[in-house]
Parts: sequence; C-alpha cells; structure tokens
Amino acid sequence: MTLDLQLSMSPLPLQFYQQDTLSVARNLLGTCLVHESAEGTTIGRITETEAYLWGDPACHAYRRKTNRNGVMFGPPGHAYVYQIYGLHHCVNVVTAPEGVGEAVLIRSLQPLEGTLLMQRRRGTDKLTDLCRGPGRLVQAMGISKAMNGISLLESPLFVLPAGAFGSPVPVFPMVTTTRIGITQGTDLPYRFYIRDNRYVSFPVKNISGVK
DNA sequence: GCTGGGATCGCCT
DNA sequence: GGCGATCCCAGCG
Repeated sequence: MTLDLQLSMSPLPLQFYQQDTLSVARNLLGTCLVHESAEGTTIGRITETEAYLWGDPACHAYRRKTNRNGVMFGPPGHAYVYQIYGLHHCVNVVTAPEGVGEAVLIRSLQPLEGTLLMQRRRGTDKLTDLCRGPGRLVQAMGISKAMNGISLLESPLFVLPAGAFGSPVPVFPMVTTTRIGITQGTDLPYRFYIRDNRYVSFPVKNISGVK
C-alpha cells in the first residue's frame, strides 16, 4: 500500500480514547502516531506507553487542576504536551471523562515514515536513537508545546489503527512493568511495551507480567 | 518572591 | 553507569 492510501485510513475515533485509561495504554501498542507538519509527514509505531491515573501520586493531575496540567482535565482524545527538566518535552494522549485528569504517556516509537526528517530533527542517523524515549520521539516527530491541547482526531496529529504500515496486527507479546523515572507510585504496573522490540527505552526492567 | 524538584537526554568514563 | 544541563511551576511565606 502506498503512503497516500495508508493516510486515507481513518484516525482512531473518540470512542478509542473513551476506554478506561489502562486499556487505552495497552491498546495504543502497535498503533501508528502520525504528524503531518509543514516540513513533511513523520509516522512511528507506538511500542511503549505508560498510564497515569486519577488518585495516582505520580500523575500530574494528582493534586489539582493548574495551568500546566489543565489539558489532562479536558475531554479525551487530545494531546497533553509538557516540558520536563527544563529541556525536553513529552506527549500524552488525554483519557477519562472531562473533569477527570488521566492520560497515557507515549514513551517510544518505531520509525516508519519520514525517517530522513526524523534524522535531521534529531541530529543522528542511528535508527534506534530517533524515537526511543519520550523526549526523543517528541523531537523526531516535530511535536511542540504549542500543540498542547489539540485534538488527536484529525490532522496534523492523530493515530492510525494497528494494521497500518504492515504492523503485526494479529498479536504481539506485551510486557507489563512499573514506570520509569518517577519517585511516587513506583510499584504500580502501569507501563506497557512490545516484547523483543528494539524500539523500547528500558526493556525488561521490573517485569511483573508477560502476556 | 524564592526555592526545589521533576513522566529526560547526551556525553563522558 | 553516572552526571550535568536547564527551566517551568507548585508550594510556601
């Protein structure tokens, strides 16, 4: 199938993001994140996610709604982009009904289209370094803080179902572990990734279950 | 108004 | 595997 035909596929609909947050985190594995920018189109298969839930001390929305986390309290199916450590940005998909602050962090992608553009944006040729890690993938995809709050149901930023771009749509083994880089809620098994995939940030760490 | 911590990365050894 | 860069914002006063 050509790129044009692939892109004619429909983005994941609102109903996808209305699933409970852990289901969204699991079901995002294997889907394809697309950004149609002025520089060109980049696409990556989602290989690693983390869920951040209501009542979860590691969740940015744990305490209350603020300017920074406000988008998390909005309707599902939107992008939550924030800056971390003053240098990098991370992208989440907002889940849960309006008023409930939950989201899924996208931690890694397998580059599928626009890899030359990704290499230029990242300043490296190494395929595995383009989108492995939340800060890296945001840079490779050309996602900016200005995109905080935009809808994920339409261009320029959206997700195509698993099965696009020759994904192994049937089944792939999924690993469930604790989350990376947090100091609270470290025991919660809210991180998911595709097993044996090279494009994962920290494989096989604190494995609590393999499906 | 000030202070400290944070869902990271790249470079160094 | 360790560490420095670097800045927004929440929390406190």
